Amino acid sequence: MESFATVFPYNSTASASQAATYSNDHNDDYEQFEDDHDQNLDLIRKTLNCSSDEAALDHVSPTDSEAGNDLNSASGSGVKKGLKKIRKPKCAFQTRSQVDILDDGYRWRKYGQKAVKNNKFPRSYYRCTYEGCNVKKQVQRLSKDEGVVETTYEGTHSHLIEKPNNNFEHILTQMQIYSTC
DNA sequence: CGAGTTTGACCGGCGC
DNA sequence: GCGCCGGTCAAACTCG
Repeated sequence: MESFATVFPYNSTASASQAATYSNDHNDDYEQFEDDHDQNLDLIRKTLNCSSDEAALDHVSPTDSEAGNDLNSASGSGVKKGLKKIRKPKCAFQTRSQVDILDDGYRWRKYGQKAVKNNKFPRSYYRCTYEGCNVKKQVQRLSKDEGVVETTYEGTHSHLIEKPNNNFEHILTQMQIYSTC
């Protein structure tokens, strides 16, 4: 990711319609921002101009995240019965990059890949491998602009960054946020 | 051998 | 009710 220009101006109709594809989950009860040592996401939120309250992606404490694991595993395998699914808010942003994966300092494990409608590139699904941390992200290259990678974070890390990365702030300068925080 | 990736199958939500 | 679609699981596989 060397040369990049700002892409997707906020007020373009294109980005507006794309943003509309992401559900806004502010209605869920995210009370407070507990994870103040989550440096990168905090940085993202600042870049996003999110308030801390609205950016409280989830009330994830180490114990809460275990409950989150239960919920998510249940939703995936269809075991969940009678439990209303709690959807976490998502932060989505786009970067112009040759590589799909941003090195944000966390360790991710890929758990799925799907072809999505109206996009010739598959969407990849990643989960944070830190024990008890239930953060997920989706990575997808845009078919309409192959140089742009769209990354969607879901949840809040419950641990310190594993590989402090000085370049992350650099990455942030490339980000164009168009969604839900 | 452990960690991570691939990929087909499965499930739930949603629109018609 | 049915079919489509997105998201997840899990076994097999690859890689260091």
